[in-house]
Amino acid sequence: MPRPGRNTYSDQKPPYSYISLTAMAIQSCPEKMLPLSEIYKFIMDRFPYYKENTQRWQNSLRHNLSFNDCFIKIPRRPDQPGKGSFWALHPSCGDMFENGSFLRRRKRFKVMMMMAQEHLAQSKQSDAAHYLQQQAKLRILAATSTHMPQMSDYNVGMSQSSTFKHPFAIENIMAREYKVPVSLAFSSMQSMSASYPVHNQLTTAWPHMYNTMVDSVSPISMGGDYGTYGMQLKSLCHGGQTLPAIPVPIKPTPTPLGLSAGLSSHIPSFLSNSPQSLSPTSPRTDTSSPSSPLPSL
DNA sequence: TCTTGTTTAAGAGGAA
DNA sequence: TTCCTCTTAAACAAGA
Repeated sequence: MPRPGRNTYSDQKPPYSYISLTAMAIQSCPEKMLPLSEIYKFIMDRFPYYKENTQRWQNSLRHNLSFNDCFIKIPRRPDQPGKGSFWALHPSCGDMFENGSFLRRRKRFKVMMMMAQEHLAQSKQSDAAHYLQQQAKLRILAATSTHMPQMSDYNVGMSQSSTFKHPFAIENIMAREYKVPVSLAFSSMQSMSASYPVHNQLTTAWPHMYNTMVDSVSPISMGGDYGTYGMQLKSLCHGGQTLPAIPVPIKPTPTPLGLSAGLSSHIPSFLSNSPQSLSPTSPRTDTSSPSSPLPSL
C-alpha cells in the first residue's frame, strides 16, 4: 500500500478502516471532538479517494459512529447553533488495534453494560433496584442538563490535551505504521490509552454533571483499589453513559478474579497496563501539537 | 428537503 | 469451520 502523506492516495483506498479514519479526524482537532460534517471534511481533505462515492462511505462512517462503542456522542448546547452532535473517542478505546494494522482491530470495543447487568443479576435485588434508580437519575441529569459542552469550554483547561498524543492521533497512527516496530508501537498505545484527556474535557465542560454522576455511580461497588484509577471511570461519565467501558475481548481473557467479585475487580485488571505515572494529571514532556493532522514522514 | 443518527442485514475476508 | 470484524446497503426517524 502507498505510504500516506505522499499524495499517493488519490485513487487508492487508504489502508485504514472507517474507525481509524474517524478516530484520526477526532484526534486531529484540539477539542478531541468533531461534528459529523467536520469528520467528513477531514477525511476528504486528507484522502482524495473519499472525495468520490461520498454517500457510500459516509453512510458507512455514520454506521460506524453509531454502532461502535468506541465513539461517543456529545450533544450540543441548546444555544449552540449547528446540526448534529459532536463525536469523540471513548477514553478507553486506545487499545483496539494490533499488529500495526488499522484495518482490523484486535478486539471490538464494547461498553461493559452486559457485564454490569450480569453483575447486577448476581447481586441482591435491593442493590439492583438501587442501581437502576441511580441510572434513571443519571439519564435525567444527562437529558435535562443545560450545561452541555461547548467548544469554548473545551478550550479552557485543554493545555494538557494540547500536548498529549492519543494513539489515534494521525501522526501517531501514520508514523507508527511505517516507523515504529509493532511491539513498541502497541506497548506505547497501551500506555497512552491510560491517559486520554477526555477526563479533563468533561470535568471542564460539565463540572456539575461530572461530579454528580461520579457520586451517583459510586454505589456500583467500586472497590478501594479504584481510587488509583479514578480517572478512568470519571472520564466515562458523560452523555448518559455511566458504566465503565473497556475493550472487551470477544474471547474472554482469564482474569484473576471472577465476575462475582463485582465490577471493582475488573477495573484495575483492565487498567493494569496503565502505569500511574502516565495518569492525566502527570505532566507530559511531549509538546508537539496533536492538531497537525498531516503525517510527519 | 437535507443532514444526522440508528438499526438491520448481508457478504467478504481474516484469525483461531 | 466457526467466529469475528469490516464494509456496504437500505430503511427509517428526528431535527435544522
